[in-house]
Amino acid sequence: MNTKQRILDAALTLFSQNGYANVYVGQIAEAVGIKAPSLYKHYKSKQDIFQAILDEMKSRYDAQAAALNMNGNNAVADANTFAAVSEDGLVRMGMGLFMYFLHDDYAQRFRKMLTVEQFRDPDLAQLFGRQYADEPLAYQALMFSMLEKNGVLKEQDPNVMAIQYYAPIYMLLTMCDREPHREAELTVLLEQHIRQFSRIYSKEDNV
Amino acid sequence: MNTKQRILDAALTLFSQNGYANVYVGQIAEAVGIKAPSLYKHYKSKQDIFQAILDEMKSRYDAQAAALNMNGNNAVADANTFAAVSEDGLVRMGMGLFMYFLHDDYAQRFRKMLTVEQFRDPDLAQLFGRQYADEPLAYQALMFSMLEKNGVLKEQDPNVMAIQYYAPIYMLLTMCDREPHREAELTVLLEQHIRQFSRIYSKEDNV
DNA sequence: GTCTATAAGAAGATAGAC
DNA sequence: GTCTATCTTCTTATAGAC
Repeated sequence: MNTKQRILDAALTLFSQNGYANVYVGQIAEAVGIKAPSLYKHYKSKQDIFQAILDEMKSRYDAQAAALNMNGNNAVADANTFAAVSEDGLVRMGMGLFMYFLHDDYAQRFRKMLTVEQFRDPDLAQLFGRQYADEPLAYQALMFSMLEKNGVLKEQDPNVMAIQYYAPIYMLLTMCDREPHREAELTVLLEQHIRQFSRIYSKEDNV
Repeated sequence: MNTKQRILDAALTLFSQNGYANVYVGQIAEAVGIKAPSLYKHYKSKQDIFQAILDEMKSRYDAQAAALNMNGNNAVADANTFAAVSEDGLVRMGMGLFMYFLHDDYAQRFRKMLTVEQFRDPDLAQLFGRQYADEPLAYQALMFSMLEKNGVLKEQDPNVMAIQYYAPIYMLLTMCDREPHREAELTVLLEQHIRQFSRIYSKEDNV
């Protein structure tokens, strides 16, 4: 990895833990193994580093979104997966995504950084809301509405189902971010949530 | 309100919006209507102001917890309320608490401040987790377990019901914190969530 | 308790040698 | 591209008059 990228990496780690204002350019430089003035050959200011992190995050997010929608729309495929295997399928899907977002270094650091910077700037607030609330909710709502049409799920408001499914997952994710030592305990609750959700909303009354 | 208290109030407002490190003592002083050096007659340092805010918050929280448990445990009363009036009771309870936490100035600013400072210090992380996750979840779980015994709700894991009920409420609260102009839209979703939750988990199948 | 003046130090950024 | 030396500005905090 080149120096320019290593600066971003070190800065993201520090920003996500301490917040932008608590991080000094000297710290970033030290983490990279150079002196502070050398940073300015790569970025023109500290703010420029922050912006570069946002830009990289946006491009990663766009790439991921594009990948998900390669075949028109991935929610269709997910819905089919779920329709085929029911409860266990939803558990695999939900826990897989949870573990990815929890343990992927980049995803976790970026989530934390945006969390601690979200109120400083309306643009950051909007970015945060889109990425961690609106888009996941829209995706889940689409998937659940298809599962209703397939006759798999009860006919309830898909937007409500989406938030009842996703909000607990996101809350458990943030709890793990705060207190990583509780991951095991919280993962159990995650699986119970997905299974109970599946049972409660399944059309066949296996309750 | 005396100066000492007004300093806390101004500092909380600024910290919640910009984060501790982005706020300068001169800003706090200006908001209070005095000069920076005068602050030091009331608090010995900037960090001391932050700590005083935490202390005040803890004492408010303890007072509130004590009030809730005056008659042994308030969850019992809430459970009886719900048992009596069912869906509409839960809606009133849930939306009332939501509106209080969303619009109460102190509650909102403290929630935001803790949100942006939570990763800087394990103590803050624990405080945040206890106040906005563990304790509300424990309370709801207790209430739902009683409603199961009363035969009002289906026999499902109360801890799972608690997170499925509370996590969406908390998520909608944070969405309103970020983008206040969406309050109307999100309040509608909140009510739909509570009603659907009530219908789904009620023992009488009015689904 | 509030002010002005100022100390003491930290932090972002630049200059210029190598 | 990295370094040392340095500039400038900002920020916390103190001293001491009123």
